[in-house]
Amino acid sequence: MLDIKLIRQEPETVRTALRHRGDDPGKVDRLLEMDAAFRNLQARIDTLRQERNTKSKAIGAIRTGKAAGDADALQAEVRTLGETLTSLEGELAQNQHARLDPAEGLLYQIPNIPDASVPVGNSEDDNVEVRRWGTPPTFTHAAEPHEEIGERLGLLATEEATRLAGSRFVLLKGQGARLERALLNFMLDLHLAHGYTEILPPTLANADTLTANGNLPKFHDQLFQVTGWPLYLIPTAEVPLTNMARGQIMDADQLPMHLTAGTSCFRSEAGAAGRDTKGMIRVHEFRKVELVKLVAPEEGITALEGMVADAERVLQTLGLPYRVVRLCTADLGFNSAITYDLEVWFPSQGRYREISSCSLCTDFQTRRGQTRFRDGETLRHPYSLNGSGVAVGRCLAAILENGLQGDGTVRVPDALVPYMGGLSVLGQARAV
RNA sequence: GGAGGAGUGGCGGAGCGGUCGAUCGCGCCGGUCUUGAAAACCGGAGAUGGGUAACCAUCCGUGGGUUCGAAUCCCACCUCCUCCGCCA
Repeated sequence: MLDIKLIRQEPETVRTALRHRGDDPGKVDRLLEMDAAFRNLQARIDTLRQERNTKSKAIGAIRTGKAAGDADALQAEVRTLGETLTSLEGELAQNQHARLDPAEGLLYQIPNIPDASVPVGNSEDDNVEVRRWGTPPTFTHAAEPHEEIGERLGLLATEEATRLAGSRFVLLKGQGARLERALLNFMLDLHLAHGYTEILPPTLANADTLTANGNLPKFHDQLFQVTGWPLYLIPTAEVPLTNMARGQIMDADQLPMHLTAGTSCFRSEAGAAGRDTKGMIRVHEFRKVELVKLVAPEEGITALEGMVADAERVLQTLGLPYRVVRLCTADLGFNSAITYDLEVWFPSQGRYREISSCSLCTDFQTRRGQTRFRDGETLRHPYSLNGSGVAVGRCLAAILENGLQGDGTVRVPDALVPYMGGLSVLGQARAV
């Protein structure tokens, strides 16, 4: 959430931000109107409460013989006061709900302000490519979709996955299962070397945690909920990682905090019917190595560049061609002020597909989660960042497609060979 | 699942209807002393909201209730701990 004080002081800044996102700038004015009403109401209530406190204390003094006066008369006055207060407090509660309820409050419906450096745009078509790394492979043979390679080499068993759980699930077996595990370990080890602390969090989270992260209530239909329990399967490890410091006041020397976790991620993919129905691109359960940072605000931009570089290092070390894209204002996530996407090359599709998204969320999430740190005499909200480093399933798919060789086998990237027990080729060569 | 116990400021721990935002100890910050540090002594310091400010209001796990007045009484819920049972 944004700082209400910022909205009061610079409403035009916020209106502009909403316009650039294709959102309704009128939200600002509706919120300010409610805010003015709130402050008026709060002042009246405070005055009445002060009167009640004073008189109640006077009654106490009289009853204990420390002062003289008519306690009964005062008591009657305070009782009337109390009735007025109850009614005003009801009004205040309504106002608070309208502004600050996590589900419906207007303040929670205003997204983060895009950084000045973010390109203004109307759709994802206005995203800006920043750089490319590597060259898409030129095959003398035909490119093949990863799910076909996987099935053919016995790495992937879609039919079994469907029997067990349904569509949009993946079952890896043999070398395929080992490759997934190798990738997960490889990525985590790399990020440990980058200075991150490894976390293995619960993959279920409660409603408070998901609300603090903005997944609830808005994106309720994107989540899997556990029947009979107030718990949800996490859609990303960002959820537990960013919530670890929720409600805490940290010492300045606890920053920067760099965390990484490799977990399963669960997504209902509601509304994605018909898109990426085959293979491992869009599934209900997948593994992802997540990167999260909490840093002093001054370090925000540097921390983001560093995080993008850490994610890029994964793809570079695996030799996968990719490009870095800067999201425009229209494509930016609700929490984010700046986002870089990493997109890896898929030969069978002849295009780059998202494999990582790294965002600087400024103090937008930490304010909502009341995460703070001591900076000398004052308390401040650190900046939070999150990024994938990277999505494991999509990475495995990219390795299959980019590493496909003329004989039908797949070359294992050198960096993974030690993790594969020395195996450097997946599958048996086709008879020629 | 059964039976008990407990939730108070960064931590420990008092208070159990009337200036209690809360005694005290540790830790923290400033000062005195010291070449410097430690010790000792003196002083300071919670969070949120409103207000230019003085100041005011709210917060003692959460939510209700009783009362002129609640950290203190009542109800519900949540969390943690101990013992028993079960268990990867």
